[in-house]
Amino acid sequence: MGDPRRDAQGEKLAPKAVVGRVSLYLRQLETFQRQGHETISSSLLGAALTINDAQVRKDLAFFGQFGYPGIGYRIEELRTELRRVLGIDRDWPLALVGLGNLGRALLRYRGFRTRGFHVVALFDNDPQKVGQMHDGQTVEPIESLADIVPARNVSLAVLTVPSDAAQRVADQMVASGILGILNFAPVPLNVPASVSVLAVDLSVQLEHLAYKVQNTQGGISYIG
Amino acid sequence: MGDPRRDAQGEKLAPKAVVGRVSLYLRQLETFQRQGHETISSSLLGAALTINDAQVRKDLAFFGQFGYPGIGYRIEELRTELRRVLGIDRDWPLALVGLGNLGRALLRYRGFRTRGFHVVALFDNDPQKVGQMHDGQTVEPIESLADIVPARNVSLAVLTVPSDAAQRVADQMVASGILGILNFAPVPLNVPASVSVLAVDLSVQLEHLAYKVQNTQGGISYIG
DNA sequence: TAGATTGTTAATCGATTAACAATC
DNA sequence: TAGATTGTTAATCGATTAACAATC
Repeated sequence: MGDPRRDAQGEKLAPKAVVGRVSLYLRQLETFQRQGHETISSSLLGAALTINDAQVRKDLAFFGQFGYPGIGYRIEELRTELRRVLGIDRDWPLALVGLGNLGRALLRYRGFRTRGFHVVALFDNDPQKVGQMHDGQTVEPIESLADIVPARNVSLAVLTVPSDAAQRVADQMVASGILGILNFAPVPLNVPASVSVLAVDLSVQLEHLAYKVQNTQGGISYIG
Repeated sequence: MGDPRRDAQGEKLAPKAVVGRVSLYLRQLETFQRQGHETISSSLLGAALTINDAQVRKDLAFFGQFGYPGIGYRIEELRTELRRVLGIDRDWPLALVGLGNLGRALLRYRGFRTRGFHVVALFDNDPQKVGQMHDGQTVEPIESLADIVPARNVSLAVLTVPSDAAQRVADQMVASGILGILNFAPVPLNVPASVSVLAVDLSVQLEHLAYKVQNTQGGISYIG
C-alpha cells in the first residue's frame, strides 16, 4: 500500500526532527561530494554530524530505500532523492514582508538564496519605505499582497514585521493565498491548519545559550 | 539532597525542549501581566501557547515549586524565578563577530537587545571593515578577541562569518575565553565540551517550511 | 568468498499526557 | 465549605539506539 516513490498526500508527515536532519544530511553530502566521494556510509555521514548511524539509516528509510547493502549510499543519487523529499527540486518564489533591519539583511543574505528560494516581492506598511528599491525590487504596501501573491505565484513568505503587527499581517498573508510563513516576530501566529508556520525566535535562542553557559560553568574543568 | 533554590552546578541540566518552553512562558507571562493579570493557571498559560497544562506544570516544577494550589502562579514572582533560572537576571555582554549583512542587522535588531544582552564588541577580518563604526562601536580585527574578550568580560558571542571561516574563527573565540556561541554559519562547529554552541540555521528552516507546504497541500480542503 | 553495510525489528530511553491526592 | 489548581505518579506515546538477517 502506497507507492514508495511518492511521499506526498496520504503518506504520514515525517517528524520535525527527521526533516531537520535530512537538511543537514543533504548539506553534508555536498561537502563529501566536493571532497571527491561518490558513495558514503550511514556511519561516516552520521559521524560528520554527530548523529548515530542507525538513526541516519532510519531517517532515510522513512522516505524510501536509497541505500545499497555493502556499499552505502550513492551521493549524487541520494542528493536528488533528498531534494525531492524536501520539495527543493523546484523554485520557491518568496515574499518578504517587513523591511526593517532584519528583513533587509535577509534579503541580501546569501545563505537565504540557495536551494531555489528567491525573493520576488517586498512589502512594508511604512509610507517612507513603500516605493523604495532594494536589490532591484520595489517595496509595495502590504495591501498589495492580495494582488501580487497570486500574480507572482508566491506560496512562501518571510515575516519580519514588529510583534504588534505580526498577527494582522499574517491574516493578510493567509487571505492572499500564502501557504507557509517563516515567522521572525517573537509571537505565536494564529493561522488555519492549511497554512504552515515555522518560528525563528532569536531571543529564545540567546536565552537558551545563557542558560547553558550559566549551568555549564564549573561543571567542566577549565585549563590554566 | 540539593537545595531547591539552586539549579546550578551538580543539578541535572534541563532538556533542550524544556528550556525553550521556559523562554516562551516568560514572554507570555509578560503579556498576561500587561493585560492586568496578577496570577495565572497552568491551563491558561498553556492555552495561550498551545501547550498541555500538565506539561507547563512539569516544566516549571523541574526548577522548583513556584505555584500555589487553588490559585495558580503569581506572575511577578514567577517572572523573577524564570529569569533567574534562565540566567537572564543579569547582563550578558556580547561579542558580534562578522559584520556582513546579517551581522549588521542583528546589531541593530531590537529583539536582540532585550533581556540584558548587549553587544559590546565588534570583530571582522576584512581590512575594509576594521576601523568602521557601527552603532557607536569600532570594528576590531579578529586577532583582538584574545585581548578584548577578557577585558570587556564577554562570555557570549554571535558568529555571523561565512561558512568557510566559521571553524577557524570559532577556535579563536574559544582561545579567547568565550563560553557560548550563537552560530549562524551553516556548518557544525567543533568546540570543547566546556563551550556551548547553539546553531541558528536559516536554510534548514526554509527547507523545512518547503517540506511542510509541499506535503500539506491538498491534504486539507481549500476554500472556493 | 569475506567484509561491509543496508533496512528493520526489538530494546531502550526520554518526553508528553492523564489522573488524582494534597492544598489553598 | 466547595471549587480550583498545584505537584507528582503512573500510563502512554514517540524517538533513539542496538542488534542482526539480508544483501551486495
